[in-house]
Amino acid sequence: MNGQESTPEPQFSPLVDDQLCFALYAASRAVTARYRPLLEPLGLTYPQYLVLLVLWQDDTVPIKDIGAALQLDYGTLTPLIKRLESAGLVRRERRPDDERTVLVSLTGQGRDLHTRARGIPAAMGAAMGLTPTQFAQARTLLRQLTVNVADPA
Amino acid sequence: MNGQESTPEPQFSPLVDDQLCFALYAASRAVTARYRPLLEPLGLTYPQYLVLLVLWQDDTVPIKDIGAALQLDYGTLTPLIKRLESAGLVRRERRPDDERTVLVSLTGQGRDLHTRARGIPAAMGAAMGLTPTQFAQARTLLRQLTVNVADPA
DNA sequence: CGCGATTACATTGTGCGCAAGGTACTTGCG
DNA sequence: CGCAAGTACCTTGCGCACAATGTAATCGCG
Repeated sequence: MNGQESTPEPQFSPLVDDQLCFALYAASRAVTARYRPLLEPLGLTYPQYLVLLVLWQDDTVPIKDIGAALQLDYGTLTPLIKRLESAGLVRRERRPDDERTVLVSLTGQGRDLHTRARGIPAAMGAAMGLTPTQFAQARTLLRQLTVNVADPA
Repeated sequence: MNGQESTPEPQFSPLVDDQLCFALYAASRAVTARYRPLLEPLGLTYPQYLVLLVLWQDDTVPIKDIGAALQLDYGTLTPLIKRLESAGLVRRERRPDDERTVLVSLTGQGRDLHTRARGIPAAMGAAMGLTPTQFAQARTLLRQLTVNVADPA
């Protein structure tokens, strides 16, 4: 059915599922809120920061690939990346050999921002205050959950 | 410092923190997306469903308390609840003995919707496909994370 | 080569989510 | 009682998310 044993027993307690979903929803917003004061001095939102994380690893990436990496569609990315462009952090140019594709690449200013953002992961890690074990558990569970929930079956 | 041992070792591997944050962000959107086809027949969004979950437990609740339960502010709740009102699911009325407070209460139609929504938690539970143990682990970790991250310290 | 299908992206519209600022009502203190 | 402080809510503005629709470029098949 999905990627684990054999579906134990569908004996769901009344609101537990909703409780987990809400905990997830609340945690996600709380984490984004914690990023905000860290990103605000850089003039970034969290989704913008995610796009830059992709570019800091690769420098030039088609929008399509950014969308695949972050699981975001063009309706979200197109205006977001245009804002990064107006901020002078990225360039947008059509790929010469395929004019459908828009390549996003870092400007010098965009690369410089990487330095100013270096402390952020550690700051967030500290703020989350989980043990390494809890850290790994959480990541594994969330990925499993994402995969299962995305399952079209 | 925060609610556990004594902060083990702040030795953070480079991008692990970002990886967990992104996993959380992605999982939250994936779960909301999974709710969508279940809620769409009821004419609800996920945040609207959350507000109704509160009202299905209590029937008449001030906006302030809804905000406290869901950790959402008036800027989000005021228009959301007005949409629920236009949909005929709730009533809004000022409390007679304190005209500052707006009491939100279910209409008959809003109560009826509870019946039509009964299957949703189980459907989501199945879709998430976690074992009861994983379920409990995830909920605990997410709550701990939310508390830690919200910590103003 | 011609043309329908596909691909990559853009646009529009709706509904959050949250900061910032405003209003009406109530409380409490001198 | 009068009025400053506080409370509960509303409004505005911006930036996501995402569905739906549109468009230009490319591909593929006969």
